[in-house]
Parts: sequence; C-alpha cells; structure tokens
Amino acid sequence: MLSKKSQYAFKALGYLTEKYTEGPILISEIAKKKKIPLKFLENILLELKKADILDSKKGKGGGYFLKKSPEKVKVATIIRLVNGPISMIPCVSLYFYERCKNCNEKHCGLHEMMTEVRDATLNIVENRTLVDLVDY
Amino acid sequence: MLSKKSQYAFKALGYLTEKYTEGPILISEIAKKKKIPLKFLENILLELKKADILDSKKGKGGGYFLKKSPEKVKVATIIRLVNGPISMIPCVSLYFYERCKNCNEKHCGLHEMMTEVRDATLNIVENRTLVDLVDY
DNA sequence: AATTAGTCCACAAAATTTGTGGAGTATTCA
DNA sequence: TGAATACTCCACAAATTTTGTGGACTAATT
Repeated sequence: MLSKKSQYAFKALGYLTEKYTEGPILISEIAKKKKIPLKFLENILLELKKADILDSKKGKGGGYFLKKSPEKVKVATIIRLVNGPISMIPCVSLYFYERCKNCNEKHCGLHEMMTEVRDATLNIVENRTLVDLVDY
Repeated sequence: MLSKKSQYAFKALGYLTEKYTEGPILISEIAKKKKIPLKFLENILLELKKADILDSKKGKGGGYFLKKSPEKVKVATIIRLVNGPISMIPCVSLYFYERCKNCNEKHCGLHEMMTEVRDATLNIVENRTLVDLVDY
C-alpha cells in the first residue's frame, strides 16, 4: 500500500493539475479542499518542490504550482519520490536495487515472478501522468 | 514493498515446497538454510499454520510441512495473509476495501488508475502458486 | 512597515516492523 | 515412565517508519 503521505501527495497534485491555469494556489486551500493536515502537507509540497515537481512563490498572491506541464510528469516518478520502490522486493527494483543475500537471481522463482509484477505495474504507472489524476 | 516477514515467509514456503515429499522439516533447518532469525520464523510459520497453509508435528521426527499440495496454494493468498492488501490504495482493494473519504469513486482518476494496477498485479499473483517459488 | 505566505528544523506521538525470552505442551522412543 | 525432541504460546522490547506539530525565520507584496 501507498503511505498516507503518498495519497496526500496525489490528491494535492491532482488539485494543482485542475487549477494549473490559475496561478499559485495556497497550501491552506489545498489542505482544506482535500482534507489534508496543513503542516503535514507543507512538508510534502516542499519535498515535491525540491524534486523539481512543484515551484512556489512567497507573499501575497503566492502559493504552490506545477513547475512543468502536468502531462509531462509521470505517476511513476511521484511514487518513487514520495513512497519509494515500486517493486515488491528489493532485488527486482530498477531504482532501489539491493542484491538478494541468499538466492541466485538467475534461478530464483520468486525473483522471476516479482519481475513480472514489477513490469506489469510499470507498464501502467510509467505511462500515466498527473493529468490522469484529475476527476472527470 | 513486501515486509521482511513476507520475504521470509516466501523463502520458507519455497523451501518447504522443494522438500514437499520429505515429511516434516525442522524450523531450525529452514532458519539456517534460508538465513532467517529462528524465533521470528517460528512466529511466521505458526501464523501460516493457523491459516491452514502449513501443518506441523511435535517431538522427534516432527517439524513443519505444507498442508496442501503446493500447486494449490496461490501466491496472492500468501501476500494477503502475511503482508496485507495487494492494492496500492484502500478504495480499490477487494479484500481490504475502505471507502475513500474525499472522492467520488466513479469520477476519480486515481481510483481508475489504481484499479488497473491492481488488476495487472492480480493477474499474475492469482495465477502463480508455491510451485513458482522454487529455484530452477 | 505591515501583512501575507512559504521555509526550515527540530521534535514528538503513534503505529508498525522486527525481533527475543522463557515457560509450557505434545510426541517419540528407549 | 522418563528423557529428549520440537512445536506452542504469550508477553515484551528494540528499532524503524509514519504521521504529524510547533515555532522562529525569510521572501514578496503593497
């Protein structure tokens, strides 16, 4: 399961995508509309800013907004950033790989199956963007 | 990611599948061969026994063994049992469903995408069994 | 200079994960 | 029957992660 933090991040990004043309959006507005604890959301948005997904402006008329056009930001990127590995086990992860101590990857049944699961998931989340988060 | 507990469970079940014809296997043997902390493994195997996946025998010549034939036990069952939901978010889970507070499922982009991810994963883990865990 | 709004850092509560210890029970076999 | 073997059960504990909160600070606008 995705952490609450990740779910909050997706809700917030969906909201910012909807409001993409409206300039900076207040954290407090997002928090209220999406029912996310304000201070927690602050941390999440700041993290997304540091990762170049969002940008922000201080002072009156300020707030957060998407740095790039929403169709250019993959869902896979957000998951990896906020939640961590997409794979079910470390030894099949592309971005968070760790060697498996006690098995030979070439001949490990678990490894093979989990590679399939990973690819099936990636096939979706690598081909969806923030645009796909918006309500319709 | 699957928890370590889940990964241990899979390693142990793979081992018991290999040794399926050899009668009861000692916890200590599994722990040693698969490098799993013995007392932790005890808890895991007991849980699998309570869920009718394993059975055990006490005393000399005792140990753990698969209760059913390994090709009859789905990987999906084990994941749900030891790790929890397979879905990425609660509102698309079949076995651990929770209503989403702040969105209309019929019109939620996230909901739709995560349903696809769930189905892609289930398509694999519902069609693989303990037999697929064995090294080859 | 006053107001607005994001930034940064440290800490803390809660939950979950990952174990460990030890007494007890069932089984076998001599 | 008793000694050895091996699982059972329960409670607790350490470590880590998750989910937040508080408060001082900085930047921008008017």
